[in-house]
This record gives sequence, C-alpha cells and structure tokens, in this order.
Amino acid sequence: MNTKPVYLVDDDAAVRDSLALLLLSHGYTVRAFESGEAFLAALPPDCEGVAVLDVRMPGLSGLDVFDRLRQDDSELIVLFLSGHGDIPMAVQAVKQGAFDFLEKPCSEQALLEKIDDALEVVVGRHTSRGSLTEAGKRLATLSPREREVMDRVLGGKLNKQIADELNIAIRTVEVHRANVFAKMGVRSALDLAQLLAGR
Amino acid sequence: MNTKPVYLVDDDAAVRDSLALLLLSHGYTVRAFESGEAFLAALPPDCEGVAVLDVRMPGLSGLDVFDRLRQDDSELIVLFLSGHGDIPMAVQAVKQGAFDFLEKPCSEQALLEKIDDALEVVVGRHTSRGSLTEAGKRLATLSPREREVMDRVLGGKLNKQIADELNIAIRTVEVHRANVFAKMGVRSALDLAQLLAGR
DNA sequence: TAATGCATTGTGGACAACCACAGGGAGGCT
DNA sequence: AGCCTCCCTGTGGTTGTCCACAATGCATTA
Repeated sequence: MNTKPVYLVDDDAAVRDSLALLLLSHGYTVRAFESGEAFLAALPPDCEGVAVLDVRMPGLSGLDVFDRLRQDDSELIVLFLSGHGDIPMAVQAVKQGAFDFLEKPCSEQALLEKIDDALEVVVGRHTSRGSLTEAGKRLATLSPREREVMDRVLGGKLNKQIADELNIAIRTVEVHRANVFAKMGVRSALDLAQLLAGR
Repeated sequence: MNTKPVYLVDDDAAVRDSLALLLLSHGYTVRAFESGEAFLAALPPDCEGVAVLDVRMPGLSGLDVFDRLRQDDSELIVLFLSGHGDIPMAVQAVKQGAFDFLEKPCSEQALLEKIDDALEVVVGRHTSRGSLTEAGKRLATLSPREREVMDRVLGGKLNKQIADELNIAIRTVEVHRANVFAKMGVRSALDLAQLLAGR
C-alpha cells in the first residue's frame, strides 16, 4: 500500500536520521536530503508522495522549496516541520496549499499520524482520479501532430482553418481528428470537451 | 465600493469598540456582536461580507461560530483574531477555509490590510461570477422547447435524432438550436458546452 | 380584437464533416 | 533489408449543419 515515498529534507543530520529511522521502522519508503537544493535536483519531474520540509535551512528554506514545487505544479504533498515557526508563516504556507505545519519537537505519534493522513490524500487523489488519469493516459498516446490538431478542434476551429494554420491539407486534418477521437474514445468534439472539462 | 459589511464578534467591549471605530473611520460598514450566539442569530441567511471572529469567547468560541457558518454554506469570509492562538489551531482554521488568523494585539495597519484583502475576495468572487450568473440568466430566457433541444444537443445528439425523439421535423430542431445559440451568445455546441462546464 | 411570442414546417443551396479506399515519403528498430 | 509508425495527400460520395426566405396554428396579453 504505502508505495509512495516520503521525502525528508532537513539540514540537521541527527533529525534526518532519527526521522528516517522512525519512518523506515514503520514501513515507509524514505528518501532523505540534507538541503533543498539536493532535494529539488534529485526529484523526478512528476513524482508523487509526501515531502517533509524543515523550514530553517542554509540555502533554500523549506518555504523556498515549497515555492519551487508549486511553480512546477508538483503533485507532492508538503508537510512543514519547524522549530521556529510562527502563526503568520504557518498560515501563509497552508493558504498556499501546504498540507500541514508542525512544530519541532513533535511527538513521533503526531508526526506519523500526519504523514499517514498525507499519504492517504495521495492515494485518495489517485483513486478518485481513475477515469481522469485514464483520459490522461490516452492523451499521452497522441502523436504531436494529433495534439496540435486536437487543441484547435477544442478551440472550435473548422478543419479548413486548422489546415491553413498548420499548412497541411484538409484531408490530413480530418485524419488526425479522427485518430484523436478514436484514441480518446469519443465520438465528437463535444464529448471530448466534456471529457477534458471534468479534469 | 465597500458596501459589504464587516461583522465584528468579540466579547471584550473595549476591543469591539476600538475596532469598530477604526473600521468605521476608514469607511467600512460595521456590525458588532458581543457573542457568537448573538452574531449567528442576527445573521441573514445568504449574506456576504467579512466576519472578524475572536477565538476565545464565553459560550461559542470563534472556531465554533466558524463551524456553524461552514455547515450553513455561508459565503462569509472569516478572519480570526486571537490572543491565545497556536500554530495547530491556526493551521486547522485555515485548512477549513478561514481567510486568515491574526494574533492580538495586531497593528491597525495589518488588520486593515487583511480586511481589505478579504473584502476584495468577496467582490472578486462576485465579479468572477458575473459571467456565470450571466449564463444562468440567459438560460432562463430559453423557451421550454429550446431547453429540451439544447439538452440533447449537449448530449451530442444529431438534429435528426433529436427530431425523432421529440417527434418534430429536423427543420424545427435546427431553428431551436439556432435560437439557443443566439440566446446563449455562442457560435457552436462546443462553445456552449465549455460555457456551461465552467459552471 | 389586434399584437406578440412560441412552436411548427417547407424549399433549396452552400459549406463542413465523415467515411472507405488508396497511396507516398521520412525516420526508427530489429 | 524488412517492418512499423507517423505524417502527408487524394477521390468520391453520404450525411449533417447553417442560412435566407416563407408560412401556419395556438396561446397569452395589451
């Protein structure tokens, strides 16, 4: 079940090690980093999981790391851990989408609970997205050209207009269009729009 | 501009009066209450505005009041003001949708800014909803028959199929369809679907 | 009663979409 | 070289959509 990793980012080796040990001993997959830079550099682009970020670190702070993740539209759930946090900081982090903001020191119990909650969100997001990721997968099977055509179809453009824009024959547009519909499992542009609208 | 009221809820008359004075002197519409109960009782059902809630009060706490408001799907923006708040409390409040969580004492400057931000959200929500209610209004101008046809058009049905279902001529369907598009201000079924999808 | 709005239907033509069949060129993989 | 995928193009015919012009029956309202 808990295949999703927990990313631990803290400059203090003692904290890192003890948390890693705690989490490993409870069956979590853990990856630890000693700086925000190292974490961001090592991060696969579309990974999912929970990031536990220390706020105060040399170089990038936990909040900075969070900003980067948000800029990249990361799917990670972010949980802050701070020894020097204050209410405005916590409020801002949560308003920007952080999952929680814990104070150090915190009980192992509390931390594990929060991480469990966070992981549930990750998997929950997945299951509830079943049909959506399905659409996403199908989107991925489209060739570049098909994507270009589909975008314009969704824009309400006529085949003729698309043909002009892309400098290809109308017939070719028709073919791409038909391929898109077939791959996406829809019958019309209308269906396609509604499929992608519930995104 | 600032037609939306600010609801002030604090058991401490001194705090209430000074905040009310501050806000009134800056042109806000203010209504003050000495308890959560009084506030909830006096509240019109679908009112909009900003509620500034003290957390620690006899009877219902600010958090309790917030819960009630959420249960009633209130449109109010809630801003907490607390002298004894801690991070977990603030985090929870924000995660549940509170607009902000300020510590007492706080500078007049800071409070005014937050209230301004909150009021902007209120009006912003309104304006951004303009086009939506706009679509709603237009929907209301459709004749019953036009509605029936539109529903089927959105279902991806062909005019011929719609004609069969409704036992009318294709031509009639075409007319209704054209009327729907004209009234809704769209050019195609695709536009219509996207207009209603953002509902 | 006259006016208005709604639903209905028809003709005919221009334009667009859909489909089956058919084929060529470029680039990658085995 | 053989195979595959992607991209490109064409013919011809059916079906669907859009539009202008034209008209009738019915119900509500002024």
